[in-house]
Amino acid sequence: MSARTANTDGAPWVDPRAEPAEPRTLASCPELIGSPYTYGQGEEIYGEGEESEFVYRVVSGVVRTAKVLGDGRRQIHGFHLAGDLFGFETSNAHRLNAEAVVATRVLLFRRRQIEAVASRNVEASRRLWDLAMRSLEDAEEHALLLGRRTALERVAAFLMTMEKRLGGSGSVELPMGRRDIADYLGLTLETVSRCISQLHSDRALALSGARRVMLDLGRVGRVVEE
Amino acid sequence: MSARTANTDGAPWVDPRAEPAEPRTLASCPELIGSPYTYGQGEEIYGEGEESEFVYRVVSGVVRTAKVLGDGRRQIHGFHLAGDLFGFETSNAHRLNAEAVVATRVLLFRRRQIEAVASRNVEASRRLWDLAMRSLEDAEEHALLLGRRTALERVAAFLMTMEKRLGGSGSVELPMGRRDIADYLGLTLETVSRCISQLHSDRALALSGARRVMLDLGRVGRVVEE
DNA sequence: CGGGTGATTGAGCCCGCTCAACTCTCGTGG
DNA sequence: CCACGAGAGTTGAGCGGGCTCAATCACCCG
Repeated sequence: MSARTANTDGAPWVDPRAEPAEPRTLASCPELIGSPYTYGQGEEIYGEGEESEFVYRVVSGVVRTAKVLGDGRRQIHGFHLAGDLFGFETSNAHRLNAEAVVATRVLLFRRRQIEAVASRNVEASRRLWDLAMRSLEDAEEHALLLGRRTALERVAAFLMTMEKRLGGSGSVELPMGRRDIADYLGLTLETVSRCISQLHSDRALALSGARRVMLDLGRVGRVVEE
Repeated sequence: MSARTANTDGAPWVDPRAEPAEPRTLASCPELIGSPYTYGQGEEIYGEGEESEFVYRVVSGVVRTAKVLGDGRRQIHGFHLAGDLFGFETSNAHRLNAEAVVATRVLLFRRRQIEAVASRNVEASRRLWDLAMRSLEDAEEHALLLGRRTALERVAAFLMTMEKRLGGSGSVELPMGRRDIADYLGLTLETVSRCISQLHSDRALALSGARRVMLDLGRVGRVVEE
């Protein structure tokens, strides 16, 4: 997962703890103006292998980035929320695909423009490095989860993370379905559902509908432990 | 895993396809001179949580970077071979530990020096970004493997990668033991052993000793497929 | 109300884990 | 030169966590 910067407006799935950023510019780089664009729920933003022309910032909504194998197995690498940037590449092609989890507004920045700025401006260049390193940290944490955690731990860790990014005081409205959660956690959707049910019957969380989750942070946290 | 640059000398585990780099300097940055240091087999280079003072380049040998959970479960994130850089952090503390898999010679570069160069030199800064992005790509590939691949596919993919990085014409001498392979692949060492045995009886590879592996690249590749 | 999608729950199976025995290699010393 | 032991690797038997397949349930929108 990757989330750190944030931008706010009235739309759903906006991080409530976000500080308002100046609209349409990238980070604090006034010479970079993004073009607004909107994707519908489930719509593809770019596909694996496609030419990488833009970098995106989420204004509102949620985007998932993923890889899929020939036989359909899918691994979601991250969910990008309001304020998050995604779509960076070193090569000319996207190595992941990106799709809108819900209706999502983004800003598009031309990749070449960003590169031009970075090749003149050390400050901007430094910020790009920081961004890549954060994503790397997230990816390593994700690998630990996928390689060495049980199903229950994965689900608990996921809920804790989403609560931190989207929720407040233990309550979250999950923007994505069980299938997406499963593909992020390296599980099946049935297993995700069972784990949530188990946390429920252990009184570690309460549900209203399938999406709205109220966590007992202490108990759920104790499942993850370390 | 992360490997891209390389340096050569007579020691074991040196990538045979490496082009010679000027000794003691980082990448092509003549103002950065590294201090040579040697670690014995199994020796810790730095621990998780320790202050991050240096960045390292492997001259010869192999280093593993890993995270371990409270109960001892360990996830290895990468093996660093001759020429590879490791030890970069954004914060002041290491988020992983690093240990020498075999006796390993490294060059140490002061982190603050690198940061100083990067804050003056856009070129160097750009190279740091590239490096981080490569690591990110590796980490994402790793996550796909951990989340969505079977044991046999993981082992096959691992052997293919190691052959590419260390071997030639299908033959590799694995520098790490089964336990390290298992902790990299999110498996147990018994499962790794069984998968290698299976590939052996499927005539996809030949062994001489446990470490020297001769791959039938076509057959092993067919196991990974995509 | 009925249809459709997404979530939950159940039953049974299988892949990979656990525990344990055995083998192989290699270094060391009698 | 062989005996021995230690560490690493292999193999076997049995278990169990998570998967598969399938039925049921909940919740929207008509």
